[in-house]
Amino acid sequence: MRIDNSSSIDLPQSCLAALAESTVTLTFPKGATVVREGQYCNQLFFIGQGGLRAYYLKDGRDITDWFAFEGEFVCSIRSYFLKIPSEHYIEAIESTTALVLSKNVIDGLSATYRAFEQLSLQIVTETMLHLQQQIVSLKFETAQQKYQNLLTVRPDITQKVPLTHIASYLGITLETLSRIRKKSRI
Amino acid sequence: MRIDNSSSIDLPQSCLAALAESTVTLTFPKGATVVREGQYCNQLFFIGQGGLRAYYLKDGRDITDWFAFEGEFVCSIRSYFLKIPSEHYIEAIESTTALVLSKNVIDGLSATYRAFEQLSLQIVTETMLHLQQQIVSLKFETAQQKYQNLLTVRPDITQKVPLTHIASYLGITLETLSRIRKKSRI
DNA sequence: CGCCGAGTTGAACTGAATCAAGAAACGTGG
DNA sequence: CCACGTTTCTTGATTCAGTTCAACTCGGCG
Repeated sequence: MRIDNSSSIDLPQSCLAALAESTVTLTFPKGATVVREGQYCNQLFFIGQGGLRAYYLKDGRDITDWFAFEGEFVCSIRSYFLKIPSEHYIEAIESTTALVLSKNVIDGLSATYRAFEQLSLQIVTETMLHLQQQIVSLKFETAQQKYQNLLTVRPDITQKVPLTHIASYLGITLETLSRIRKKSRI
Repeated sequence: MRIDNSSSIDLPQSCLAALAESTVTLTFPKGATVVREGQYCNQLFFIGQGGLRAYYLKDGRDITDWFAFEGEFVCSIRSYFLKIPSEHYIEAIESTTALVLSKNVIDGLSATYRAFEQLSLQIVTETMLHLQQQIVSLKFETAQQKYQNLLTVRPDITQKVPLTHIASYLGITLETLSRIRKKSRI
């Protein structure tokens, strides 16, 4: 889940105040586990500084589902919305400070403030569109194209995250990614 | 885009009335093109009877992106939300009657009726979760598993739609799908 | 220095794509 | 109701992108 700076909805002062009041800022050291599999993830993390990674274990392998950096949200998406135990882990890629917004608070603010609910809708809509694009990519692009797309969207990703995670995010193996990078280096 | 019968939000009478008033029901014969590439798709189609298929042309090949049947929505998702020309065609799989809801009307009702906006949010959220599952499927499942998943979700799909469209929806070739079906027939 | 995690490289293997041809089903008009 | 063309589906042979498994390199760090 992700929020673009295109978000054009202004929240009223009182809403911002209420938000600030019911919000906690937490700092996680690099490598910390923020959410564990099996937990109910009933909060959103809005990242102020650093980065978080959502992943899950598939047959013992670590599969990255989502990266989030400054100004973006993460949560365990199905756990949050369906109120089921999380299949995901979320960990800090680097030392990270994040605003923690619990679902209760969000639902409360949505009920009180029209604008807040509209903002929610916008964020969910953007996420939906993002996922839709990812599907097109997965369906038709070669490993090479997938990697290059990622680079255009997040040029700095290779500095921040080890290749294994990038590979699993793209749905390819580490070895394939390594070969791709070799080719484009020439 | 899809609406589950789990949708638990009640719309007030007045909202339903307003909705009914600004809504048109159209009937499309089998094979009719409902939306054409390049058009602005600024409406939602809610299917009463029959089925619609969203597809696009990728290097001249017909690629199915979405099926929708009774009680479900379709639109050209990026065109609708981003107000850009549609990359998709939408066609009637069978003779189909559908409610046509224009974006204007929807936005108007959302502004007036809280419940309507909540319903929108719910639908978008469900669609987002659905897409997320599709991504997991595309990333890790074999052609065989993808097909079997589809069958559990839409057991009747093979009666309604030719295999080519099912194949492109799953991101596999017609030939592969045929072979899969042969194996499971034994 | 030597270990360890991260990345690279190579070789063999495999699931699915592609290309090509034929069989079934289906509809339409005579 | 049958003949014919079209569309849909099946089958086979070949090729290819990407996986798997295994060994090797490199850079840090106790």
